[in-house]
Amino acid sequence: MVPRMERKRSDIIADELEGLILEGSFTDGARLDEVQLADRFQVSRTPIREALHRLTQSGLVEQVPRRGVFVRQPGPVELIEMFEVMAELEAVCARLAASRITEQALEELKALNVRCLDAVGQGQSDDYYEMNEVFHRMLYRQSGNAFLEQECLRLHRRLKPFRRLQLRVRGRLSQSMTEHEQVVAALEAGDGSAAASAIRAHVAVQGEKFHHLMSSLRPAAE
Amino acid sequence: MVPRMERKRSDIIADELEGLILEGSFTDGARLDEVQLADRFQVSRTPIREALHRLTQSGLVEQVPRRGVFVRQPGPVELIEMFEVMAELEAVCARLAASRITEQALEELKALNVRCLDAVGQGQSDDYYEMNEVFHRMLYRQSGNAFLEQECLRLHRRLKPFRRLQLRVRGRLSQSMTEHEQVVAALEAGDGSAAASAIRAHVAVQGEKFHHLMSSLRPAAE
DNA sequence: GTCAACATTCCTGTATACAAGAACGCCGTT
DNA sequence: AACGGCGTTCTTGTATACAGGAATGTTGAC
Repeated sequence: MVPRMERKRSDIIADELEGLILEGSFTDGARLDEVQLADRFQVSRTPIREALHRLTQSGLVEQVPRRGVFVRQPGPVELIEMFEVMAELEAVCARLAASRITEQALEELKALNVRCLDAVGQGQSDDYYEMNEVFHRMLYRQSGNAFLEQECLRLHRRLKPFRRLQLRVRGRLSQSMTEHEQVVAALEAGDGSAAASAIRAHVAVQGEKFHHLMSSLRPAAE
Repeated sequence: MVPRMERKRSDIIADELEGLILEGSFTDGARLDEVQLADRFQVSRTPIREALHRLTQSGLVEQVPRRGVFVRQPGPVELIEMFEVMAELEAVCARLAASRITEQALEELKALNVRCLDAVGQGQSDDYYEMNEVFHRMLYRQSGNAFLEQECLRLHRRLKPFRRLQLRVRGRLSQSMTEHEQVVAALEAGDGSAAASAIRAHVAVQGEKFHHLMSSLRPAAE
C-alpha cells in the first residue's frame, strides 16, 4: 500500500528541525532565519519555508506575519496541561482496550512487562525506556481506534523529550513497573475503569512531579 | 496582545479551501491542481502550495510525492472513530470541569440552556445549533486546561459538517436539550463522572447514529 | 490486433528574482 | 540632550523560471 514515499527535501528538513527543537538546540523565542537555515541545509529558501510551515502546524514554532518564525518551547503550565491530556488520552485507550484487547496482545503485553522487569533489575534504564515506549504504543493500538491511536502517538512524540527526564528520578523505574503491571492486570480482568485509573496515574505522575525537575527549564539536551 | 495579524494570502486561501472541502465541494479523491487553483484564486503557485501544505497537516488532503494532493474525506469507519474520540475528549472536559468550573460559568451555562430551550420550542434549529456550539466551547474552556481546549476545538471543527447532519434527525433537538441539562446538573453537583457520562453519551450518539444517515456519503453540502 | 518501449508532455519540487513591509539607525529639530 | 521624522536595509511574502520524474500517447514489432 505504501507506493514509494520518496520523501522530498522539505520533509526531511522539517523532521530534522523538529528533532533539533525537541532536543532543545534552540532556546525559546529564538528566531529561525530562513536564509541562515537555507545556507545551513544547502538548499534554497523554498524548502525551508515549507518545513517551517509544517512546524508551525505542529505547534513547535510560532509564525508572526512579516516578522518570522520563532521557536516556542512550552512553558511549565502548558507542559503540565499537555501531560494531563496525555494521561487522559491514555486512560481512554485503556478503558476502550479493556473490552477490545485480543488475547494475543494481552500476552504480548505480559511478556513485555517481564522483559521490562529484567531491565529494571539490571538497572538498564535505556532498555526500559525503549520497552516502555512499546508498551504505551501497544496500548494505543489496542484501543481499537486508529484515530485515537494517531492522536496519542502525536502527543506522545511531542512530550518525549520531557518524559525522558522523568526516568532519572530515583526509584521511578520500579514504581513505573508496578503501574504497568496494574494496567495489565486490569486489562486482563476486563476492568476498564481500573485500567484507566492505573494508566492515568502512571502518566499523570510524570506531569505532577515534573516541575520538581524544572530547575533547568530547557528540555532534555541529552 | 494581538499585534496586527494581517493574514497573508496563503492563509486566506487555506481557509477558503478548507471551507470548500468541508462543505463537500470536492469529491473524495479529487486531485487539487496547483495551476488550476492558482488561476482560480488569481495568485501564483506559491501561496497555493503553502495552503495545500497546511491542509495536508490538518488531514483534509493527502499529499503523494511527485503526484499531487488529493482530497481525503474520512470514511465511515474513520468518522465513527473521530466521534468516539470527540466524545471521550468532551467527557474529560466535563470531568475536569466538575471540580474546576466557576460559579459564574455555571450560571452562564444554565442561562444558555434556557435560551436553547426557547429555540427548541420555536423549532429554530439554526439558533439551537449556534447555542449548542457555544455550550460545547464553554465546556472546553471550563476544563481549565487550555491545551485540552485547543485540541477539542480542533476536532470539533473537523467534525462540524458531519455533526450538522445529526440535527436533522427527528426529535434529536429535545433529546439533545435533555442531555445538556443533565450535564449542567452533574457539573453543579460537582459529580465529575456523571458529567462525563452525560456528555459522552451526548456526543457518542452522534457517532453511533451517524451511519444511519450515511446513505449519502458526502458531508453536508448545505 | 495487442502489447511494449519510447518520446512527449505535463506537473511537482526547487531555485531565484522581485515586491513590500518592518526594524533600525541617522540626522535634524526643539 | 532627547525625541521625532525619514531613509536605508534586512527579511518576509509572492511571482517566475528551471529541473526532474510521472503519466500518457504514439509507434513499431510480434
